[in-house]
Amino acid sequence: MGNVVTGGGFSRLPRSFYRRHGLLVAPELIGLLLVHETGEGTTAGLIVEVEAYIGPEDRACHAFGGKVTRRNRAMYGPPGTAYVYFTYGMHHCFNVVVAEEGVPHAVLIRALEPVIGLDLMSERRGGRLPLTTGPARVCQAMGIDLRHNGADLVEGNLYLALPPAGLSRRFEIRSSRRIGVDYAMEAREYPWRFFAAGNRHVTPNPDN
DNA sequence: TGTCCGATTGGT
DNA sequence: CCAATCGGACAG
Repeated sequence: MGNVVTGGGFSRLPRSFYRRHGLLVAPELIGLLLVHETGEGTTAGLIVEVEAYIGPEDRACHAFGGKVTRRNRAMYGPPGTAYVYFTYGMHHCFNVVVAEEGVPHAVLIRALEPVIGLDLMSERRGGRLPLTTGPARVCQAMGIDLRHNGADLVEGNLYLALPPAGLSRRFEIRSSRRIGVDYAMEAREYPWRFFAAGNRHVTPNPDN
């Protein structure tokens, strides 16, 4: 996996980890720690559910057809940056941009197992449950919004890290069709959702 | 500028 | 099952 940069509290993943095909990176995100250090405090959770969105050929991907718009521009940025978008007039979704710069692969973070800063997460969620199941809930609990669009995960306050020994666990990884992309014709069948089998924070789904 | 719609969520 | 709620995408 290459060198891991230390600093901050956790072992941050290096850019080389992200500079690979999205379908290779996506399942490897399961079990890693998503960390956000802010003035309000630090929140972190183990990633337990993701979806890969793979470039111009993927009809469910915002970069389908190779189009570049103001919303999706960050998808074409360097590996190890954030693609955050606003949807349904009220929700944010957070993706990790991967692959070579200019190649729009992104991995949507759909669910976390919260491990640090649960009180802060709950406060940000207005006390509602579930806390971190679903991409918009992850963003709300972690304090992620449009200001993080394009943010560098290798340098900034928002990053992915190897979980420290006490939090590290082994997950059985399964895959299924992606959620919410029924409009995407043939792409709706692609098994590009990856999740930790049996984990209670994963989105309940018939394919589980 | 006008219209349509969403990689969702929460309440009925 | 459906309303919320509005920026983005695209046609004109």
